[in-house]
Amino acid sequence: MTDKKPPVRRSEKSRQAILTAARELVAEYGFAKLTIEAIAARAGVGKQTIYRWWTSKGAVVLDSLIGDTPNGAALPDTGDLATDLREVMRLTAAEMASPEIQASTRAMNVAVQTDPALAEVYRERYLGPALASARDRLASAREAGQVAADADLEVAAEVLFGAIYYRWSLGLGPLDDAYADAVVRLVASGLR
Amino acid sequence: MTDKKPPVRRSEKSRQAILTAARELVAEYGFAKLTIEAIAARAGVGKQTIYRWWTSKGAVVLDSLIGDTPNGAALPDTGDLATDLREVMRLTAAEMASPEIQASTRAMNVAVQTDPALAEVYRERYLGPALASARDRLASAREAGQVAADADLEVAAEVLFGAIYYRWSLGLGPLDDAYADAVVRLVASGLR
DNA sequence: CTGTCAAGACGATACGTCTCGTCTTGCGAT
DNA sequence: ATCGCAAGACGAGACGTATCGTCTTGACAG
Repeated sequence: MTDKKPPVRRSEKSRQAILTAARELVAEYGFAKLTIEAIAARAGVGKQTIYRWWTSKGAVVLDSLIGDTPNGAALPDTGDLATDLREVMRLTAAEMASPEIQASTRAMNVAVQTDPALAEVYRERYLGPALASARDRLASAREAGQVAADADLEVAAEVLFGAIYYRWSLGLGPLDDAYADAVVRLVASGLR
Repeated sequence: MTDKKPPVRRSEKSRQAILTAARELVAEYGFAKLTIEAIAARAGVGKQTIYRWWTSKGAVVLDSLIGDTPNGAALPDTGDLATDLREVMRLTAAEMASPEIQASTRAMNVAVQTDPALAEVYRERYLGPALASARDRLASAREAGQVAADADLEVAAEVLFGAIYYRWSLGLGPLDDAYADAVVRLVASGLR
């Protein structure tokens, strides 16, 4: 979302102030009530400075929240697939359930739902790495013989996170360890 | 969303006109660009008549789209679980992928993401029945011995639809038969 | 001297409330 | 049974507010 073009004379201070203001305001008021004018005011920045470098409220918000999140990390590899998956799934579930980051995550989600271009960025910089590292762990498990040779690891990774996302997004039930474990049990067993 | 209280004197004609206009406008312009004023204008109705009976744009849209959809239907029961699941999942995937109803479904989804009260309605009138009928089919499969006795059917149903929802919502890949089949393969195998 | 900056004026929408005068409807009196 | 009337729902749209995205200004930095 930041311009790819040479932002030669761009003020880094303003950029940071804008992203920080956006992050704070989203946490305080949520995405719907957030306005560009409020971001500009809190950042001590002219509106034009925002419009010059971003295309929309969603772009600013996504930019401000992405990179925030420790997501590219590889999954642990203790040798037992189910254990490692349980670990990540429990963590992910807890993170999504956490009230502190609920507002931010919801904001990012709405932004992504509304603008395909943002969805693209979100997928590449956020979701992609997470899915890839899960896929890698599954591949290593397959080499260890814990997963059937013909299993579709891509789909398996999606199914795992999809389950959490589904429940979280639509408020279908609690995102606790029990749920994470149940999903892992089902998928891990399906992969054998 | 419609008042539970005695809508004794409520004009059914206006109600229908509003819901129809909302449905059309969502399909034409999408949720974001939809305005209450446009709905009122197309429906030939005063704005107040909308505000009298609905609380928000989202409420009108959800009301206009819910009930539209043939969702409570029980799953087929041919005796083979995987076959039946494949059937529903393929159908669901195709439906979500269909351009004609994309706009509507996206609109409903955004509305639900934005307002917890709408999410409640959506879950009860739309999602609940779908999940329930999947769960029922799984229960019948369990009785037939095709599913492990200790399997969590609730979670399994969520995982199935969650996978489609995840891919659809975030645009992770094509929603084709191959994907539906892969998910079913994984879950059905996990349930044994 | 060219481009970014903060500040904010500007026209364009859309919001949600309100007021107006008209219609519709339920119900009690006839 | 029919009628008359009050309550209130209706279509229309004016109103003030909020936010949008653009545009203008003058300062100043490279």
